[in-house]
Amino acid sequence: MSEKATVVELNHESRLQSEDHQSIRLWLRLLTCTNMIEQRLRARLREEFATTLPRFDFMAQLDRAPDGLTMGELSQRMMVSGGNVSGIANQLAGEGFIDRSPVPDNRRTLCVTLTGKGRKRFADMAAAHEGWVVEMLGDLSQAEHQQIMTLLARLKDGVTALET
Amino acid sequence: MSEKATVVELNHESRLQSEDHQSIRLWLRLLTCTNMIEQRLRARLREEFATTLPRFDFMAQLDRAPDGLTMGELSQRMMVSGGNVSGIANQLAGEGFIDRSPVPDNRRTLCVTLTGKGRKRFADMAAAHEGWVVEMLGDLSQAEHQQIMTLLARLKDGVTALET
DNA sequence: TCTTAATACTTTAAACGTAAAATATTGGCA
DNA sequence: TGCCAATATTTTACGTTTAAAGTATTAAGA
Repeated sequence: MSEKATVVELNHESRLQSEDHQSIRLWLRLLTCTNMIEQRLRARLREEFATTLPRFDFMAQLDRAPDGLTMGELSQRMMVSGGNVSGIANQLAGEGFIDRSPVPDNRRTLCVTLTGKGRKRFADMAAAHEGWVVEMLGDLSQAEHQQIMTLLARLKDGVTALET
Repeated sequence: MSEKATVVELNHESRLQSEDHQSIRLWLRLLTCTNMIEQRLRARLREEFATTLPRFDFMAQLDRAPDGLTMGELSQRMMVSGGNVSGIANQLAGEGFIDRSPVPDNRRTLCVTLTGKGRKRFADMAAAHEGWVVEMLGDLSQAEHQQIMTLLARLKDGVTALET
């Protein structure tokens, strides 16, 4: 109900209490930044390419790996469950953007690759996507870029090290 | 299909090309960090409190605002759609954690508050939650904390300024 | 007043996401 | 060889999330 005379940004950090721990503040700021960027990218992909972020991510992983990836590798790299990857793969295969071919020496695995059509489609989207991201992050200086990359790497290692 | 002799982390950054723009690298690292933390928090909330991150977030926003919030304010602060907030509110109301009361001078709006039960429940969860976050982020030094907060603030402002 | 637009919220349909069970295949080992 | 555990994937059931459409209420202008 809060009535505000001044304009303040409302987001995850709105829930902060004055006595909250510094780590909570950092976590909420991280979450806010990621959400903001994610939402803009999602909207743009929908408006301009009629697709979604997970589908774009799927194709990006494949574009990076010309020899193809297994479903399991895709699941790991996209950080989502295997079942989820199956569903997205069905869509993209239905639209003719990917191929799933059996692997001779292991009949459990499938090798997923971009089709020519998929590769072309992804190239268009990737160019636009890069522009959007640069637009959002581009006004950080070279030095700031470097600093934040380093700090996030530290953060990532700290979380990874927890081993659960 | 990539076969690796060495162990590498596989995540969003796996999709990077050597020629990719620095901003893309930063975005993917941000995404990876946030996802890692989010997944751990989600799992813990499920295991130890049988709840979800959005529900926890919903209650956190209310705990921060003793006079209550409207559905719209909750939507804004949680950075999710209005429909989503409606669904979560139905659940929490069903479990007796929140109240929704009409506002006299505007019959379109609802004022949402934590019940006593909800406030107590949230206190328990918040204490555990803070411990988890500190565990994940706590090994950053005071100085690093400060640096990354400042840099993320810059990043956030840059994105916000785009006005779309 | 009457109409129209804006606001606040809910509902709906489709995509996303997970966990767990099911299926199929492989590898190891007695 | 035969059995059993591990691996790779799909299926199933269910919950989450979004965008868009729908409902109700309020505000504002002719």
